[in-house]
Amino acid sequence: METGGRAGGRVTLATVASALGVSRATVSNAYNHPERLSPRLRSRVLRTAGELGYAGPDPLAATLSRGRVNALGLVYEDPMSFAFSDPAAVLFLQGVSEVCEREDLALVLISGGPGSAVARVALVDGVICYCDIPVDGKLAAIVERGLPFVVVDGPQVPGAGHVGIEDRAGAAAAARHLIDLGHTRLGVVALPLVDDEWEGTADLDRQDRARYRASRERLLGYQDAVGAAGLGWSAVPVEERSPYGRDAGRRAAAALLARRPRPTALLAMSDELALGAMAAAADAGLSVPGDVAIVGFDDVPAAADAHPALTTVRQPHREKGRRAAELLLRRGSPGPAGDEHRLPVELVVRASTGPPPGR
Amino acid sequence: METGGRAGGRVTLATVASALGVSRATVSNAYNHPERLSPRLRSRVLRTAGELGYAGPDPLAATLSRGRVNALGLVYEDPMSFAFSDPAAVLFLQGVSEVCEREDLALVLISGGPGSAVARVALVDGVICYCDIPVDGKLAAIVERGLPFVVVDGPQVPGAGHVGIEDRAGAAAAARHLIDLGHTRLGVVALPLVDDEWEGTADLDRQDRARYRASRERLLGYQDAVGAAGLGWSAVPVEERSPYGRDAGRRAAAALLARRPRPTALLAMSDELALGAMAAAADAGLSVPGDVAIVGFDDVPAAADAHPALTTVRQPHREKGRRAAELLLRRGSPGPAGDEHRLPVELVVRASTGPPPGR
DNA sequence: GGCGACTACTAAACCGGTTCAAAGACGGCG
DNA sequence: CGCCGTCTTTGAACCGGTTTAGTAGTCGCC
Repeated sequence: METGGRAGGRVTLATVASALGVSRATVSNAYNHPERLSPRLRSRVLRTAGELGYAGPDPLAATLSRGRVNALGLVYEDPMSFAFSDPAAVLFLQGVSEVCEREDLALVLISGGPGSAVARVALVDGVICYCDIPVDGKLAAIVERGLPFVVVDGPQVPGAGHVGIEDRAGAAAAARHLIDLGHTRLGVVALPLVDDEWEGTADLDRQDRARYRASRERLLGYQDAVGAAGLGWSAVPVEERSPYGRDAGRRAAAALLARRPRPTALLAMSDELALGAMAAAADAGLSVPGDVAIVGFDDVPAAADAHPALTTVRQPHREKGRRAAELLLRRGSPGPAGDEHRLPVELVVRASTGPPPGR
Repeated sequence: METGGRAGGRVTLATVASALGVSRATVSNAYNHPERLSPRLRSRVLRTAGELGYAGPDPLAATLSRGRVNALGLVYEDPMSFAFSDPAAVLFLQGVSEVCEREDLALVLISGGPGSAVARVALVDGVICYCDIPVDGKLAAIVERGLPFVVVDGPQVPGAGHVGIEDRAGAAAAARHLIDLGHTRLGVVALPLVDDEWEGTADLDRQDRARYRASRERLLGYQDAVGAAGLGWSAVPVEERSPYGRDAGRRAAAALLARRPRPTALLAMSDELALGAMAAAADAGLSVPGDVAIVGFDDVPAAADAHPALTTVRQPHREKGRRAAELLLRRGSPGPAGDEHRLPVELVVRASTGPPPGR
């Protein structure tokens, strides 16, 4: 299908140049450096180009010489449609896109993780990995390509920028809050610890093998608080479901709430999981926080709108997105200083937590 | 900052070739056409490449020769962060991204509309315009570039694909539903009609100038039903607020509900607007549907979760996204057949509508 | 009238690959 | 032994521009 070209081959800069009897450099200049051209010739060039149906320098070819694509990649591990249904990811995307707009950059969404076929060939100046990078084993395509990149929430990778939050401290604050309220029987609604789609109660061994950095750190945070309170960590059930959405939280919480003695408080590793847990409590005819207290992690908008409003650990999702994008843009300039950002979190106490029943 | 290159210039295919004393074609073949090479030489090439720190053919250069970028652009008119907070847009994005993943394509988000600087240079094989294209006046950069493109919900553009829904029929069904229930005093909570950020009651003249195709069609649909019922359209106030989010709905509805006599039913052009209108009703101490009936448009997930659940016009957002992407991929093959898709809508009656008070 | 400074434009190298026709090596076959 | 087909590998053109060094031509000035 004809998309602008002429029958006898495509109209290129050279076509225009020879039609006018000028050099290609001149035509190029007419578009990119008007001041290097007499106004008269420039307008002749532009007019002829118009008549020939020349749409201006091909951005791809221009990019090849200039070396800059003006696009920023965002790598996600799961299908992108998951990202769009995860409110935390959406907030993060908003932060990234704000910077892209300000800098006139396109935002290239790359799914399938840093080793995918798309990641191998995507035309970008740099990449934000909104996922874990497998530090062990085979390197990711992104790394191999030598593209500047920033890892968000994942592990620190040599040579890459990093943006994260105080996962461990935040999780500890959440657990401490429950413990301070008097809870002693806790349960954890966990994000996936390993990318094997496994479901069940994660024992200490599996907890130890946790691959996802955020999951691991939050688990450690809970553990810190439980340990500090003199409660035994091994008595705290950690329920893992896959994938990481609201339904997973519902199912994990259902399992926890079916235990006897029943936990009086649930620590959810994300708000989506927590909201699922609230649904599970309702399913079981339990009141929140009367029968069971629930605390989330993220503070997405839905947390404040929930009934009861969700106690959670607030993290600055949009800011994380902005920082990641800005960090990536600064890459290329010297000085590894400021290549790591660890953003603070804050416990937000709302209505979903209270003292345990009978206290 | 060094990102993979050597001090003495970047490592290219030519570097590897001369290091081995073979031609560049051979090195290229080692990556792209292994079968054209003796296994022995191929492994030599790959090994040397590894030693030299060559990351494989540069995708950008490869693209230039091959002519295909393997990326699909999505143009949005407002800031992308708006798109991410619009549930309908998010569903649409999910549909598009599903196809991208299946086809191993990157999804390039382009904000600022089809004439923006980013649209002018974005490296994509084709573009989906999730926004109106200004058919009059200056052509969009996308059109000028001769890229294949598909317009969604917008006007039909010669040479472009098109995906839309039965806006007019859907809107008419919504209005008819209210009229059948006995409502005679209606009000419209409108999406922006013109891109001038104007706010107020849109008179017939402004309604006539409505630039956004979906807004215009829905307005016509309402008008169809009102006219068919023998009610006067000019008596129906159309409140316009900007931008198009929940807060706009709340403010527009507040203005409508402050009128005397008060409308007994509100037609909202989107679910977000309708949800805002429900908030406005609550603000005014009115019950829904007891004092005022509300019907939306879109059927986003939040519509079913609302209290009361929202009566609305369902449209297949994800399917629209999938269709748009697939249509774009098919472009380039002959036959304009099937270049236009108009998807059906369906009135979904829930709890937010009922008979007018005192009837 | 000669010198230097500008201005306007061009030639050629370069960006980093892909591709295709053709050349060379090699083995099989009559 | 000579001819031919097959398998490897290569040279050169090509993708569509950008850029830098340099060349005419013009002007001002002493």
